[in-house]
Amino acid sequence: MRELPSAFTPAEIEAPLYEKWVAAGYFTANASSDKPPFTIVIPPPNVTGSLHIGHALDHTLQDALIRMKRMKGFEALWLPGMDHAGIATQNVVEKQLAAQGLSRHDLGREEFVKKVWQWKAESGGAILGQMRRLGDGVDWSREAFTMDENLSQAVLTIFKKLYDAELIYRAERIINWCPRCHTALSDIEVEHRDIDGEFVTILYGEGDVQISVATTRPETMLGDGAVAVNPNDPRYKHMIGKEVLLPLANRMIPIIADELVDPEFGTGAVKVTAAHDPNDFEMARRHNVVIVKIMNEDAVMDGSGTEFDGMDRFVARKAVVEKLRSMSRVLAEKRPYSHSVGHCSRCETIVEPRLSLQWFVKVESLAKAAGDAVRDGRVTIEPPELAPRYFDWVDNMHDWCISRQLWWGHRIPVWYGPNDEVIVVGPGEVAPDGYTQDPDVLDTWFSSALWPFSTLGWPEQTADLKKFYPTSVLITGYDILFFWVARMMIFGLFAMDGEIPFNTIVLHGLVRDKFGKKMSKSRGNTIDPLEFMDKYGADALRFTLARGANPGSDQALAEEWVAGSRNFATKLWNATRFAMMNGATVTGDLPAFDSLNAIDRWILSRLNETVVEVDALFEKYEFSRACETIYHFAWDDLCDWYLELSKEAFASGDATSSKRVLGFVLDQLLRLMHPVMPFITEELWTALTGGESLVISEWPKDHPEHKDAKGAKLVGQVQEIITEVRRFRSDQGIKTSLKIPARFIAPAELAPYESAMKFVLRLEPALEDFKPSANVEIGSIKVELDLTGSVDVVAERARLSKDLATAIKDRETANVKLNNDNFMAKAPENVVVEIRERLVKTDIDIERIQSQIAQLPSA
RNA sequence: GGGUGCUUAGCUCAGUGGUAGAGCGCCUCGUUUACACCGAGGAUGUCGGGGGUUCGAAACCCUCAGCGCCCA
Repeated sequence: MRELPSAFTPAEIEAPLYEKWVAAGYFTANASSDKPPFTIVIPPPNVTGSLHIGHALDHTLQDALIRMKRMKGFEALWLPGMDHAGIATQNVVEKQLAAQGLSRHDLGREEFVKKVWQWKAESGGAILGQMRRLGDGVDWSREAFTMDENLSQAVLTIFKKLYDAELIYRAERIINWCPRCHTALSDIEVEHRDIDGEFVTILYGEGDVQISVATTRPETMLGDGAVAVNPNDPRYKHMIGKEVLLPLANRMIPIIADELVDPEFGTGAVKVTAAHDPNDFEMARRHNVVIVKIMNEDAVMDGSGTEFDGMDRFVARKAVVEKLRSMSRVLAEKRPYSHSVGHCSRCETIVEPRLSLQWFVKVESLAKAAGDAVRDGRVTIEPPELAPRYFDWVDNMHDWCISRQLWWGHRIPVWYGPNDEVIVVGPGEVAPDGYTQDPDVLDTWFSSALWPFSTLGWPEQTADLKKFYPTSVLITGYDILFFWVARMMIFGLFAMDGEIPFNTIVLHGLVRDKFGKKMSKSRGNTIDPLEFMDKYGADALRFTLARGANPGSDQALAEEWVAGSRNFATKLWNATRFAMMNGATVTGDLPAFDSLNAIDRWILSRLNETVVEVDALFEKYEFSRACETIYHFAWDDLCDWYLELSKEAFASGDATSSKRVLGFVLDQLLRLMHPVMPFITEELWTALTGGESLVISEWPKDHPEHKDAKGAKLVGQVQEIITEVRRFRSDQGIKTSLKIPARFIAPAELAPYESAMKFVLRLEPALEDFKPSANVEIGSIKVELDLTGSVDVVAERARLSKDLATAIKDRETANVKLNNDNFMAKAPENVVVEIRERLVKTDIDIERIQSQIAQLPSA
């Protein structure tokens, strides 16, 4: 046993403990062990990212689970790594180049990619170091990166497999184009936000054929190929099939009829700009409408053949409206007009829908399989309330645009021949001479979607893959259910011939500020997990986050909460110190349960209840309730009651059994807490037990033989007596330090605990001259007190009156029920019995308190 | 517009049919040999409004109101 310093300083113990764990290889999983596997792959953080509070939550939960499973005897693998974050990473490096007045084109593709790798080596992956701070028990020997050689092989393999299955195709479609990043984006990389725009009604046509359309994007009128109306709209029925003059462009365009047009919206007639709007594109395809591109890839007007060519789209918007206004063709203008507009999730630029030739994954059959895996129960979503959101997504998924016009990423393995041949080059294959490779790279999620098996060596049939796949749980925020989880399901089921990538998807919420508001840089309410770890320790942050983690729901976080968790850690530290100073022992068997005193039996039975409950809660991913249960046991039961009640015995000397019990309880409690608070528990446990490490210790077991209702009842009475006497002392304003002679009139079974109660209550034995001047009654138990001076009768009367009022109210509610024939006839027997008992108890209490009041001297 | 969730103590949240709970905050007292990052005691709720089901509703149903999220 090692002596503990009087103060707990997380900063000093955390880093060395982590290094000890890694050096000892505790986190390194063994693919050839006989233990059952338990696998978690980390949701790969972005190589450009650093640890934010959401990671801290996500990692805390994963670490808690993996540590518990390891202690339970599983071959636990938590596999770490990062994704290459195509756009984000390329942006970072391009920004560096821009500072030197260079663009990536100045370097050329090869040099640029080399530069990115160099950046990755020097500054990428800051988060990995920060994960160590948090205590993440990941297997560093298996660290993966989506651009690694073997993970890239996986990408080639799946691409070819999908292509051969005709699930990948190339087509000209409307895609989300970021004019700043110069690349296509998938639907989920676009964030829709309401902005204050404008809604302009423009008059088209002249003479007999005139029609007005309303739009939020007037500049796109230059690319209109038609005007569409609803076929059943009486206002426009007669115009269908006619041609109308498109102002400014001075072209004649047809008026077409399409069910898609909502007659209620705007003027009931809409412009059809096929090359710049997905709905318009669909309509144009149905009606063979001419498709006119009017912008280049910078979203600058180009090819309209008008004076507006060369203007930025937003400059052109103003100019077009102004010009139309001067022609008296603007019939109405509404400003501001709030409507939803897509923004690039990486750079916030307003996305431009753009017709372009891209590669797509045909998702229908794949998404259906992903939905079915959850529908038929092979994969479970926790909490189940979130499953509808998953279905909503996979059942309505659009084809996935996977080309990105970037240089950083997996280059699309498609080569084009001199006569328009198209071939896909699989792993180990080489394209024929004279062929050129597609210049684009794949969406980062294309490789992340392979993560659960590419990290285990797929497509090779490695020992890791055999041992650890499918993975056990995936823990992530519900906000990326669509981004990542659905895609892993899709690719996992396809690549692994229908085998699921994980058994359970555990979804947690977002961390918000103390008022429940979303954190954002603009609000200035972001929380830096590193700052909190510096101030309060990693354990305190982890405990706070785990304690707040109710399944699937967001949590508020404030510095005070973290400070509270630090206080809890300190409490535990001091309790362990106290136990060690008082000779708590951890070796040898526990004394026979029946030989123990009621207090020892009680704490053991409370411990066991806690163990069973916490274990079940962790297994249900109820992290918050598990933490609450631990907290309550450690602070209230152990520290406030057990330690206090045992002090007298420890002080008086003969407490061998209790010392062993205390040692056992702490030993088990520290194990139970270790998954959530790994550092402090390790420090305390090794000091207490001299053991090697909690990381590899055994998880507490159920001890059904430690059940003890009788002891619990007795201790309940002891607690009640102590609380009532304390209340009396407080009401009477008696100093805590003042010792009062007292006499207990209580059943014999309480006699053994009288000295402990007196010690806690600062009561002295009643001597010869004992003259009780007050008494505190708890049911049939009476504690007589000799206050020598006079009793504060007013305070005492107030105290008793309050008790009386409570008892009378309780009696009334019980009486109402028992006098209700319906209740008596229909309520279950056990409830009736309970109410009857309550009535008896209140009757006795009322009589007792009334007589006490009557005995008070009149003031 | 379509989904979906929430509304419980000052704040943040638990609580899925049987006398309303936690943490923080608040008030009073207290350096009693683990701990002031502490201890003891205390106050605080027509469980969003209305209606219904039930012997009994914070919980189940309907409805209204407010707030949020996802997707269009």
